[in-house]
Amino acid sequence: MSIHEVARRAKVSIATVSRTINGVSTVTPQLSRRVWRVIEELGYYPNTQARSLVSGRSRIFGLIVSEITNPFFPEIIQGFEDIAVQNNYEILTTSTVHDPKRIALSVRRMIERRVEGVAIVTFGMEEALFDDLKSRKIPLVFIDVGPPLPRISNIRIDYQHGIREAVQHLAALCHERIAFISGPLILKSAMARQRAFIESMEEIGLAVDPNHLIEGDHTMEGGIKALKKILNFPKRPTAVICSNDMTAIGVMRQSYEEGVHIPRDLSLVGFDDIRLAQFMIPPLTSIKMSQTEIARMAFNALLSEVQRDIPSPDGTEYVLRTSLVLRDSTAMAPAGARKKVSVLKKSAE
Amino acid sequence: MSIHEVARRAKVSIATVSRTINGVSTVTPQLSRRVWRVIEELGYYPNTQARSLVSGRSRIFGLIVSEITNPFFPEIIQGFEDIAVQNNYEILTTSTVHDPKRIALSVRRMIERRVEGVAIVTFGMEEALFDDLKSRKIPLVFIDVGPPLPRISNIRIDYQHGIREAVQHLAALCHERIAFISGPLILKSAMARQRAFIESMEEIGLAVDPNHLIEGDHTMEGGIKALKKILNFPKRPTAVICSNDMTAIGVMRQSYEEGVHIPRDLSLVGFDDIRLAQFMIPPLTSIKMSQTEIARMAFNALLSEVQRDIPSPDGTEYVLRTSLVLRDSTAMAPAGARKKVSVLKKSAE
DNA sequence: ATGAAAGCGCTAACAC
DNA sequence: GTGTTAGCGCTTTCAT
Repeated sequence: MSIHEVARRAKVSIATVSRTINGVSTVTPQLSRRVWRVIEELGYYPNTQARSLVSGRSRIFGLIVSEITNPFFPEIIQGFEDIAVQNNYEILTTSTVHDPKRIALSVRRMIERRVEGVAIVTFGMEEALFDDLKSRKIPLVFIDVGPPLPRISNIRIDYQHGIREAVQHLAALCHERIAFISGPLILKSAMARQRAFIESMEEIGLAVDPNHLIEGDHTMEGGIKALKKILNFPKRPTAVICSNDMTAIGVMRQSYEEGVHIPRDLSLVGFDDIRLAQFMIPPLTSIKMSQTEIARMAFNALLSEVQRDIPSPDGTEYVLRTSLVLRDSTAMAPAGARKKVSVLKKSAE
Repeated sequence: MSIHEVARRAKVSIATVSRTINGVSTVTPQLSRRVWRVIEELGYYPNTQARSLVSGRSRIFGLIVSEITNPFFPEIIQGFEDIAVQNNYEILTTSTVHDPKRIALSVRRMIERRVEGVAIVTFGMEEALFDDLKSRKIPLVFIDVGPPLPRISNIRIDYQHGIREAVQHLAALCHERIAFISGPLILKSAMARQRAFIESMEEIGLAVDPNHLIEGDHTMEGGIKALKKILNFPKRPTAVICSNDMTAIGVMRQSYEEGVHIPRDLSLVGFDDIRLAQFMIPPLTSIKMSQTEIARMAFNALLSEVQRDIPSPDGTEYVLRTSLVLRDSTAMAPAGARKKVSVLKKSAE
């Protein structure tokens, strides 16, 4: 069943049917009604493939995420889908599972389906893999990747803000030996978070023991491994900040295993503030990076780029701020670990 | 850049280019090489829209899930994508968020994109909403929905097996008052799980207190509410089985809040065995329903239906078995709650 | 205001 | 073995 069938039954030309569907104003109300009636009767839905073939616009945006099974991403996907639906866009989601081959394949799939734009939520992985997209002048939006370029927008995350809050919060609780479990340092974003941690520590006059910078991998298993390492240090940290919540969940899990009580023996701060964080035991204090906001910004970046006739000269930069959400996984540092002069005083001098 | 451009540069007809791309054997190796070289040089990717328009095959499968933010589903989506990619299919995923309007919209989006088949992983919600798909004779695969029909496959979940194991496990630990927190009972699958629980209890000679059948909603919040109710019962259950893991996580969370220790004061069993279950505190004993298997079965059901010339007369039924995975959230019933004669003996009589 | 017809990028049937 | 050509279902001129 095609537009011809509708035209035949409504006794009009296919052009009129097309105009009716697309709300072209010139169609007589009377004809329009007749056409719509037939459309309803038939349950006719236009063929999107044909439409995009002729219009040159697919109304599809691609969405590339690193790992759909990491709870951080589904929230972004849902947010993206919600706005896409409102704007009559379809969304082609692919999960790279951190595999360069899969990324290349994703890119290929996107191009073959002629997406109008792609949101790349892999937090700085192998930017070169997206060159194919760039050279085709397809609008792109990255998270946290370099300065924006023509047709390429960037959502910059203000890690510093939330991480500084976390460090200061811990300092106020008299923690001095604070460890940081990073993500894989090949990721620009993981690097940026670690740097923000170091700067926040220095800013407040706290020493960063290089041993206390542990490279994790943003998974629960990584958190487990990292905690094992930490517990073996001669001078154990009294608090740990993780580069994402999954890592923190792993840390919690292993702490339970080892009889380390959170927050009594160890204070813990996560990053991302995924929904799950508040349901952990104890509820996890975390640095919020709104997934809904990211989705919204990414979609709008793409949409506005597509709607523009001339591409923005330098792309657009959006900024998302992070901030600490206090829950129950942090507490005063164990008495034995505190110095006479509290850190707060020191920093107030 | 189209097939014409390739043809022009390779000095052949577009038909030859098409044949080359599609591996039609008649093309001379020499010409084939020439064409491929131009394709590489140009970075040419065929336009999928045009291809499906003419071939009448979109190579897209739809995947409708209830809630992408529930960790159960991303695993299915990932599994589905993995096989889809291997088979050169694209996947159009939509999340219904339990909203009938969204379901209807999903269906419409699927039809407009001319998907070749749809996997419906909503566990028995509002089957009628998919009538539009059915009437168009689009191959469908449901989870746990009625007997299969022509072009409609069904993956039946053998809830009984896993749930019986759980009940017997608890009984062996001398639990007698076992509660069940169900999902929303409008869902066929939630109903089926509850029924399996009741049958398993009866089978073993344990009474089911109707008060101990609590209707939840498959969310963490639902688990929290349900536990509050349970703690108010005059005769508290000593064990709880949940209709899914998210509910169980809510229960754990609220138990912590109320000072109820799991498993000492309350044994807990989840359902689904999502990856997260093993990272809970304590690690959650759960009834496994393999998400990867579901994805695999669903995809293959669709694929085999599409590849068949004549539709299978009655669709196909697949069966997935569930089974208990023991971890640390269950323990012996508190001494005070046990009767003199143990249940095990009773059932052995 | 409506219809006829061209053409989007591709495949496949048909010629040669 | 290769080229020519007729559509696939639609939008959009260009006539009328």
